[in-house]
Amino acid sequence: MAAEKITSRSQDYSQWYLDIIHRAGLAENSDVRGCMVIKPNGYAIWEKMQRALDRLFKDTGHVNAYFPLFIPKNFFQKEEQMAEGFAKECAVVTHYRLRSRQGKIEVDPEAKLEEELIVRPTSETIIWNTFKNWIQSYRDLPLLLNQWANVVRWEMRTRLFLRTAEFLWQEGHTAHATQQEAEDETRQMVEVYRRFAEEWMAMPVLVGPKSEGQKFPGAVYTLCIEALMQDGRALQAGTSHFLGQNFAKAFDVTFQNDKGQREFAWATSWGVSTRLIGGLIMTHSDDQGLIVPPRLAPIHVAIVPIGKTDEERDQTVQAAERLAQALRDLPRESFFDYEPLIVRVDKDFQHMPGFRFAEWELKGVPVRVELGPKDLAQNACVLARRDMGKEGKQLGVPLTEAPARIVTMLKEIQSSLFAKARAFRDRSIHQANSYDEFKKKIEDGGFVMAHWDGTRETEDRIQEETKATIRCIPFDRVKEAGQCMVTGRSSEGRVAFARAY
RNA sequence: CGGGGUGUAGCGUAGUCUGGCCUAACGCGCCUGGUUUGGGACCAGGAGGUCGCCGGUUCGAAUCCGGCCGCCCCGACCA
Repeated sequence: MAAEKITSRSQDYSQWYLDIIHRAGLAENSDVRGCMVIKPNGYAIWEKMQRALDRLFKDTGHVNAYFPLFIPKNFFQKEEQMAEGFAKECAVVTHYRLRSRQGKIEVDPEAKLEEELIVRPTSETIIWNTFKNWIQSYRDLPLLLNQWANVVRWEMRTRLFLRTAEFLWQEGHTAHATQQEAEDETRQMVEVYRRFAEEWMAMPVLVGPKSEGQKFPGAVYTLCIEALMQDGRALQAGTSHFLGQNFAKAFDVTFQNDKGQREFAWATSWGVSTRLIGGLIMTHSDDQGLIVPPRLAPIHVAIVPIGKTDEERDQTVQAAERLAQALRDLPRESFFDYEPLIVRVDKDFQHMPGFRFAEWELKGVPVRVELGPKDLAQNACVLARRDMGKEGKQLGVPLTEAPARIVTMLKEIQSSLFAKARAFRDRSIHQANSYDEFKKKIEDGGFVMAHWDGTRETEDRIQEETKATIRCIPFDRVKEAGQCMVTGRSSEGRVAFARAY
């Protein structure tokens, strides 16, 4: 059978991306324009991400809450930058009832809302409107909240996971008594995102502020983690905003300090979304299918028993079940978020072994165990690493040693995926010392570090002429005096440009 | 919303220009039976379609004409 092949990355990267999502059963486009259905295999990855992030949030003192999906229109008018920033992509609810006319359902014109409701594109307004009632004293601060939610941004063009009209995310919203504390929080949370990206997703990121032109509407400044995909395009993977007192002033959120004076509260917000799944795919996967780093893998190990006869099958299945149980019974450790290893025994004997191997590779399961009569005869099995080809198979691994070997292997895969992605990212960072050189290098993809005069005008011009944007002004950049590649004006260091998703 | 394309079985397509052996074909997938099984097996049989929708032309429409709708790509916008 000629199995449906995945388009190779070199042939058509964007088709490859869609093929992976389809064949690994992660998501599909729904009949609702711009909205995706996240299928079980995709949602399982999101659940793993949620669990890990939620722990990191709780460990830094945050608690979860939930705010309404709908936001009264007038809330948006209170914070100008935000209203302007999101105006063009809001879904608006205008009526609250349908009626049936000659067998056809229509919106009941009698049921028009007095004030339209906006489906949240982000929740700063509704949350700060609520904070007004929660904050009176400096003793009420800080308020460290997070919510897991869906939001809607009416995008014109969508791509599965990377940009959909509705997406799932978490949004942290905090209120503080001092500017310093809020800025520390902003910085702390971008660091949490960096850790998650690098230690769980095995996805290296640049960390630092966005330029004025790229910051969040309503923010004083925006910190971000910025990743690089295999095709050389950048992906904004998470943002943490210092909102100053903008929202406190818009919603009149004040408190009395310990000297009895009234002050406006200081705000932050920060979020990551299901877009991370797109980033995960485009960081690690190959032409054979999805590759998921072990710490986020919904299934860690797939065991494939092999046999021709019923007797052989019975025996290899039994051995597979025993190994699966041994793996599940291993002591839980922090590396796997104190959860048991998830192991599947593949009893699909309808298909040939090669087909079954390929299917597990397609789904990105990090470790596959092959267990046939020949292995069983010597009480052994074969271990295969998803991130390595057929050459990486380990033959004749004694069944008694297998669980320990597999745990070691999972840890190796995690660090090896990160090392590989970081090596790729590092060799994709180039420098440009003139605008001409920049234009050439930006064509090749990757980050191009260049001097920029710090103005919005120059940034806009570069974007217009090259489609590249400033992705990040990395915290760890070298301070060096230079001249803007476009205007020749002075610059205190290079910033990271790239074409982005 | 501008420019370009496209709509035929669950998916991917052929057929449309030049109307008629199209009573709609092919591949994948699906169902049944059998042979297979250490890197994507094979054989046989079978199920599945208002050819996007509405109207028109014609003896006859997937095919021609008109209108509508959906989707895709390119642009403006973007976690």
